[in-house]
Order: sequence, then C-alpha cells, then structure tokens
Amino acid sequence: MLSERRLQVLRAIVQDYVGTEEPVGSKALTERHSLGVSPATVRNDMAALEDEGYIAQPHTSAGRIPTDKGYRLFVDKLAGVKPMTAPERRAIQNFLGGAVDLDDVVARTVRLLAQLTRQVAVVQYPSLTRSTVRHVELLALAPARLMLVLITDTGRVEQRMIDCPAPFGETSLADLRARLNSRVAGRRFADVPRLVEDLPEAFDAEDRGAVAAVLSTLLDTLVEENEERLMIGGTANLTRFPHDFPLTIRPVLEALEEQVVLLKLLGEAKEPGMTVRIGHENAYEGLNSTSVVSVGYGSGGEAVAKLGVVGPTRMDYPGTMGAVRAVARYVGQILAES
Amino acid sequence: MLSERRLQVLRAIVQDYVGTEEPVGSKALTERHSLGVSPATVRNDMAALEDEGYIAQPHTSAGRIPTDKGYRLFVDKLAGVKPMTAPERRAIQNFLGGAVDLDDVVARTVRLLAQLTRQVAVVQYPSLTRSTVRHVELLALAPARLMLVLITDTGRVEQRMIDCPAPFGETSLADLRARLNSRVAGRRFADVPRLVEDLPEAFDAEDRGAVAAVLSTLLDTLVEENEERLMIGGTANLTRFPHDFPLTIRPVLEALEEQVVLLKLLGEAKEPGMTVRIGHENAYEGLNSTSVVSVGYGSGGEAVAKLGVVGPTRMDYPGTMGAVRAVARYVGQILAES
DNA sequence: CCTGGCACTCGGCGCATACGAGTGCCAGCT
DNA sequence: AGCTGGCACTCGTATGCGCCGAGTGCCAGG
Repeated sequence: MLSERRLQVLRAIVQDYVGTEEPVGSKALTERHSLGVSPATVRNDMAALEDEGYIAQPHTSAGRIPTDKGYRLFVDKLAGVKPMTAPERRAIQNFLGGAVDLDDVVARTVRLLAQLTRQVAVVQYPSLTRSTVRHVELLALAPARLMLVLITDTGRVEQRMIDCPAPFGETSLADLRARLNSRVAGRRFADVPRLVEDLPEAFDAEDRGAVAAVLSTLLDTLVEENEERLMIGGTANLTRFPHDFPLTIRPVLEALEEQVVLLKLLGEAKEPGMTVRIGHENAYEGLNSTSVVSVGYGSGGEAVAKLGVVGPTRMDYPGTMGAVRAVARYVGQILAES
Repeated sequence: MLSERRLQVLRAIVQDYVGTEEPVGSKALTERHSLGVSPATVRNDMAALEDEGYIAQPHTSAGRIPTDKGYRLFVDKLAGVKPMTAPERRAIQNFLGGAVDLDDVVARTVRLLAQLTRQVAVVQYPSLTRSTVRHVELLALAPARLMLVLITDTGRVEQRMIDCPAPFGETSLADLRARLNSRVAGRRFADVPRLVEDLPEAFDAEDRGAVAAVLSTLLDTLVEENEERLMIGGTANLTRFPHDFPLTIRPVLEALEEQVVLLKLLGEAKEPGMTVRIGHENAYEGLNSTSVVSVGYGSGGEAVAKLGVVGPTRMDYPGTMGAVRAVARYVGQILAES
C-alpha cells in the first residue's frame, strides 16, 4: 500500500503533467505544491511510484509522467468530479433548450460537449430498443404499397416501405392502424413483438398476408435500428497538441470514422455511473493513447443512449467528467420534456 | 499567350508535383517526360512560367511548384476528367445499391467518395426545396396536439409538433389530411405555399385556427429545412501528408465542423457542371491551401443537392473529378429508383 | 525517516561545415 | 531566333560536435 504522501505526490504529478504537458521533476513538484518535504524525499517517493508502475520516465534524466495505471489510480482514488459552476449550468441549459428537434438536440449536445471539454465529443442517438412507441402510422402509397412510420417518445422517426402480397383495402388499413396503435402506443420497443404476435388472427384470410408483411417490417425496424447512429464533433481539438501529434491523430480519426468501433466503445460502459477507459484499457488499438469518458443518458430514470468524449490520456479528468455528467443530465431533461 | 511546349512543361510540373509532393526541377522533368528538349531550355520555360505566375519556388535553389493560378490553368485547359474504369463503376453501383434508406445512401456515398479519392468527402442531404412532396400525414397525439409528418420523394421525412388553438375533430382531421394531400402530393416544395393558400376557407370557422396552425407549420418546415444537413467522411485522409500538416489540418477540421461554411462552399457551385475551387479561390480563409471539387446531384434531371471532396491543392484533379462525377451520377440513379 | 550534497546521465540546442540539387546567365551552335 | 552545354552561385538540409542544464540515484549525516 502506498503511503498518504506518495498518493499526494502522484496526484501532484498528474495535475502538473496535465497542466504543463511536460515531464515533471522533483524540484518543480516541491515548488508548486506545498508537500512539506524536500525534493530528495520526493525523489524517493517517485522512485517507489515508478517501481509500482504508476509513473515512468520517458528517458533517463527526464522528469516523470504518469502511466495508464497512474491515471487509473488518480481517477479512482485521488480525484473527484469537478462540478460545473452555476453559470455554466445555466449556459448548458439555455443552449440545449434552444433545440427544435431531435437532430438538433444531438447536434447541440455534441457541440456543447466539445466546447466544454475541448476534446472530441461523441453522442449516440437515443436508441430505439429502450424507448417507447409514441405512434405507428400506416400510409397507402399505392394499393399494395404501404409506408410505415414509427414515432418514438424521444422524437425519433423511422420510415419503411412495405410491398404487400395483395392490395389492402382502406378500411382494413384503418382497422390495422387502430389496432396496432392501441396495442403498442406507449409500450416499450422490447415488448412490441409479444404484443403484436396474434394480430393477424383478427383479420380476414385475404388480408393476413399484408398484415404479416407490415408486422415483419415493424419488427425488422426495431432490430435494424440497433445499428445505432452517432454524431461526432470537436475533431479540431485533436490538433491542440502539436508534438506527439501525427502519431496519435491518424488512428484516432480512423477510429472515429468507424462507427462500429465507437459504438462498442460507448457500449462497453455497462454500469449506471460514468465510465473512464484509460489508454490501453481501450480494446481498440488506435485509441491506446487516448482516454474515453462516457456515460449513459436518458429521458426517464433509464439510459436510452450514451455520450462521451475522447481525448489524450493526459486530460483533465475531474473537469472532463464534470462536463460529461452535467451535459448528460441536461440532455436527459430536455428529452423528457419534449 | 503561352507556347504549346510551355503548357506541356506546366502540365508535367503539376503531374510530377502531385505524384512526388516535392518541388520539381528542370532535370527531373526532362528525364521523366519526353519533352525533346534539354534541361536548360526547360529552365527558360520555367522562368517564363514563373514570371506569369503559374509556378513558384518555395526558396531559391529549389524546384518549382505550381501556384493556384497554375493549377487553375491545368484544370481548365490541360487536364481532362479521368473516367472511372468499368470495374470501378460496377463497384460503385453495387456499393450504393445496397443502401436501405436515405441516411444509408448518404452515409455510403460519403464513404465511397472518401475511399475513391482518398480525401475528405462532403455530401449534402437532398434538399427539401427542390424536391417534391410524396405525402403529408397528420396524426392526433392529443385533442389539440398534432404531429405533422412530411415525406419527400427522396425518402426524407420531417416531423413537427403542432399545438392547435382549439381541439380538432377526427373527421375534420381526416378531411384536412385528404385535402392537403390531394393538393400537394407530387408537387414541388416551392409550389406548396401557393397551393395551400386558400385551404382555410374550405373549413368551418371553428376549425380555421387549427388549419392555419397546420399550414403555418408546414410552410415553416419547408423554410427551416433550408438549413440543410451534411455528412462528412474521410477526415483521416487529412493525415496523409505528414509534413505541411499541423498548419493546414487544424483550420480544415475547423471548417468541416462549421456546417455553414461547408454549405456555402458547396452552394457556390451554381452551374450544372462540376466546380473546382482552388486554394485562394475559396472564400473561407482556413481552406486557402485546399481545393474543393463539387457537383450537384439529383434524382431527376435536376440537382437536389451537392456533394464534393476537400483536399490539398496538390491533388490529382483528373482522378478526383472523375470520381466525384461518377459518384454523383450513381447516387442520382439510386435516388430516382427508390 | 528526512535532508543536503554530489557525481552522473543524457536529451536538446546552437553552431559550423559540407554537400548537392537547382538555378540564372552566357556564349556558341544550328 | 531558338536551343544547348557549361559554369558560377545560392541556399536549404544533413551531419557532427560540444555545451548546458534539468533531473536522477545514492550516500552520509541529522
């Protein structure tokens, strides 16, 4: 176990390194933080911390920088989450409150997160599976061609074309529309398959084919849309670190284009709280020198999607986590209102 | 006027520079291109070209690189558009043909363009104003609360909430829905305002308020959606040029985040053909060392939106233009079919 | 267990040098 | 008149060298 002072030394190293972006030495530490001991003592502590793998020196005769393990300890034990100030909260609320539709909410959230953290922001669109159905609409575009429109409580709209095996009368259509809505409106997507199971039985034989087509399209839509969409912003922030730069930026941009990678990344965060993945903790190789801070957000008590930021492992964790948490909360509020 | 040979020299310089990314000297030119004259002669020609402003040297005693003006001449007079090969065309068609909905079409188009050109691709969503209405749907979510869903012939769907001044009966709603559709279905968005102008008159006084609310929301939607959306991809390609890099990449990423800038950029291309904006021809300062190749695309004969790529001025213009044109064509086809 | 002192390491920086690609110009040739 | 070979010149880049200083590890003493 590390002594209290050694933890403080680690904390000081992380803070200084994050601030200056340069390896930090024992002397600088004692000057900038009142540890109450001499540089020599700090040197001993640093040697110990290095033995334990919390810090490392880029080369002999240079200061120390935190390792992933060091950041991990810092995040878990040494740093809190820095709450947003009241004016910041107000600004967030105002900015998000001005959104006109779901796309706009997501777009604003991305911008906001990127600005607050000065890092790359990633926001997942509210997922279908965990939301509920607000309305299902069926339109006859042609006698045997329907359009299915699905509206969620988060304001998302999905539409699909349906080619029916046989023409479908206007009254049957109205009937189906009414029955469908009475069964699924207000229900969770996950429950829909069970709820519509026996619907075809209520119809004449001649219409059953069409009803089945509609239902299968509806269920398909629910499944397909699990390949969820994301919005990304703040990539220009990647350029804030001019030196280590060409090495790290390339793979990060590539990762950001691979939505699959990103979705996995966000998806990994299973627990209700915030998740921080540091450096090599990220499964994807290109993100080995970045950290990902993510959290779920949702309209009710339940998370419907995730959002987060991607930045260098050398990031201001308390501040970033504070911003991420605050934004997630307010997006949740906005979604609940609309 | 420049002699024929001098034009060939310019063409050779552009080609070599694009290939090697290094200033090209007189000797290398005579070796790689059979110009039939000696380096000394080429030197004279290069001096002349430099006087005219078509090429420049980064520093004394270095080779020459084309200026924006040089590229301009190259694009206008010296280079054609390199057509795609048959296998490439097939690959494009297959890839785009697999799309399931409009979002997917746009997403695939972006990926494709980025891959083909190895540059940053920008695709504008098909615009509302130039497209036609496929269907307008009205849903009663509550007695005095409606949802308007607008479906375009390009498969785009827009929805809006409407709070009515007074409750709106189910029969009136069906009536309005039918009247609306009979008037605007199949018509161009631009014509909609004129077509619905007198609709309120067909309704009882008690319903007119609600009808007016619906119409005004509909018209708002048409206008608002002129703030059109874009999709971007291939930003990782920005890192293909490791040296001049930190300087150019930052402002480009910033520009790409400013949708307004991009929309303007694409919007500038008014003519039917392809537009190439080279370096300083771009109004936006951050893009002064990049070129933008853009073209309109659309389902019918008419362009409904634009797409293009952003890359360094030192790009393979014939190849890029070929790819952009081919992709635009096939996207148009796909949209027309669906 | 902390501290001051001391020898040592090693990366970064400045400077001087050498190299070579490329140029401009000129005199001569066709 | 235009092309060519030759030549002196420029200047950016690469290379090698030496210095400097931050930072370390270790040790002896408080």
